[in-house]
Amino acid sequence: MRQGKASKATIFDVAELAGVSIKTVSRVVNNEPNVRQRTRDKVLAAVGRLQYKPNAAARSLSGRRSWIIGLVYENPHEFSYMKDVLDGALSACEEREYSLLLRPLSLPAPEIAGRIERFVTQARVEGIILPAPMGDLPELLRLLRKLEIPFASITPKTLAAGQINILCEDEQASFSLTEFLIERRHRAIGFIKGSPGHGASGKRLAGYRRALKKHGIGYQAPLVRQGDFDFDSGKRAAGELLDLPQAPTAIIASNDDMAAGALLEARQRGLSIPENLSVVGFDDTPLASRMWPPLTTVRQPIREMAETAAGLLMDRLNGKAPPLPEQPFACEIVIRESTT
Amino acid sequence: MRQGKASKATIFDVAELAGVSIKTVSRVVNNEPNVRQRTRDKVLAAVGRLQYKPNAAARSLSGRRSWIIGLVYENPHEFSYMKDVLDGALSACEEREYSLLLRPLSLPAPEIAGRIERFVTQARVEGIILPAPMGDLPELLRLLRKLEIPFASITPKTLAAGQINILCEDEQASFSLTEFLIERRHRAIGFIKGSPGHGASGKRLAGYRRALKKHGIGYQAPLVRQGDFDFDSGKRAAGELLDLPQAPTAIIASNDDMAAGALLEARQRGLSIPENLSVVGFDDTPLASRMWPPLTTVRQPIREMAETAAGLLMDRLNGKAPPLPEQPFACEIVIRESTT
DNA sequence: ATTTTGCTTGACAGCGCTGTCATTATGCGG
DNA sequence: CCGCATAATGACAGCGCTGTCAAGCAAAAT
Repeated sequence: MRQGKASKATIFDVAELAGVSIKTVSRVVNNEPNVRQRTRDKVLAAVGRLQYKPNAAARSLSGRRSWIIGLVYENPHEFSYMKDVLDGALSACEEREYSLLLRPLSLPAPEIAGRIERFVTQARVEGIILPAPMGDLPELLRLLRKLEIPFASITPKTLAAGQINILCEDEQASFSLTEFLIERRHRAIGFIKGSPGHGASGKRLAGYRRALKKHGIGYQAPLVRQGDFDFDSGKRAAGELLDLPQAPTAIIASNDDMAAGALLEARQRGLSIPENLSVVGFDDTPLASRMWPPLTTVRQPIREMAETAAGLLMDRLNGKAPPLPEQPFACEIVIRESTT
Repeated sequence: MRQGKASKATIFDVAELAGVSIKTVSRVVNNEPNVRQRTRDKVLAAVGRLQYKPNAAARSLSGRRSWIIGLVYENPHEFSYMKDVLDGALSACEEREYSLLLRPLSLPAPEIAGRIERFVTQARVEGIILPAPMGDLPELLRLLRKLEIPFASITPKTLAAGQINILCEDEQASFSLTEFLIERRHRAIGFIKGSPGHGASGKRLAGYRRALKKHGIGYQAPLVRQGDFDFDSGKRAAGELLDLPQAPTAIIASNDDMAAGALLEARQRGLSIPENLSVVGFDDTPLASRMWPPLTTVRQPIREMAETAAGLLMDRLNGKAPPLPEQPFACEIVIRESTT
């Protein structure tokens, strides 16, 4: 079955109508320099009249460019982080007339190299966006370098020079959040870590430790538990924390989903929030504002970060050598009712 | 900047190595008939040795096929429904080696026709998936028919014959859910409707009414309130319901997000759930299992539905005249703790 | 007036693949 | 063993665009 009847006009039709060569039409359509304004206008008029749309396949084939970038992500249960990434990337692509192809993965992905190689070569993807935690998979990075596919990482743990890395003030935000709790007279503050492979995990823990230190509160290992960014892991970790002889009066979960788990666990033990226990999260997902009590959390400008990452990547693909960032993106503490 | 060095082999290289013509290679790669097994093996061996991957652009240009389908969706705040749609569509595409292009929209979208036309013609999209409520925008459907772009709708309100429509037992599920509440001795049951434009809204209301009728409970208009599938609208509607002289003892919200809103409103009035008020939702989003109390809700196999929709669409594009569905997909009531 | 320079424009050859059609094997019945 | 139907293969012309390079042309320089 053929494509619809949309847009049958080719570059030849436009050239003929405008009375120029196809190459000139090509120049105008691609905004190349060295075309006289009058000529440009004529061509544009013809383009408009014929509703001409360049054929993407022909353009790719001839120009050896696909105008496609890929988004490789871990497919999470709670998708709100990825929704923001998606929105940002899509918006950057739209602006630059690129297409975005998605490639979800479930970690650990055994055949990751093969799958991504197939993805990249099949579609002739020009560059790739790597939201956390994809930017920290050595195997993946090695492959992309081998294939000479440029990529942009969002909040990776390890930064290699010359690469596009988009960061945010994770450590600082965690520091402030912890300090916020300390100011509310909490002294025993539990902390639920995120997945080890994830860039944010380490930074959030570091901010917590720095705040404790600044306020002369000793770091106690038992108050720090491992989670994996998942609801269930948050619930379990909170259980461990609340089982402690001297249980914490506040819990910092490294994301909202785990905070929700912690909340549930606390509630099942008859604790009321925030009277008996304060709980905070990270990310300000829709969940945070919809649960009870609404969650104090940290909002990151994920959408903007993704948009920037995608934009820089495409600029680089177009030889624009964009000024590499600069300042990390700022986060914002959102105070709600899960904290005293 | 050029693409990476991935896959430089062309069909000519394969043909030469295998000692056949490029056309034969093409036949093998595309699984066409009339190739002797021995020849096929030779070619396949060459393909493997050279790591040959057909160039998608060349294939599209020559074959006048793009192997791309589009997913046009309303970009919601709460993305879990769309995540399932996305997962399903992506999986169907992967299986058939199609690419999926996304086109989020914010309704009401004034220039919808123009935007979609650009989307379709630019990328030469062959077909489109229309998750609710996109399948009920007359302007959109008209455009797609004009452009002769086949499409598949997921739970549209209006079904035109010969089209691909994927449905689920919405009405029946709502009926059962209502009946479930009635069996628990609820008699005054509030209902929060979804957006009028959305196919599920009407069906869910209809199931509610049918259950009331079956059990001899009179329908009371004031117990039915308008919402728009959003948290805030659910909260507001619940407020109206609870203000009623004879307030309901149970509330059915047409989705989980509104149910969460209703829960919050009830809680702010000092009601405890489920003792004073039972609340149920639809969709079984992650939110439902993460809030407190966990929400009784209805699970739809959205992922499977989307996968089926995409699969049927691609089959049709390939002239396979798929057997049009048949049975609507079954839903399942998930009983949790928000109901007595 | 002539040359130089740089801006405009066009001719043309592919990009890598599939569709069409011609040509060459192969198998089968008589 | 021949003739014919049918299967298997190949030659070749595009698909619609961009890259390259040469040609045309106007303004600036001599």
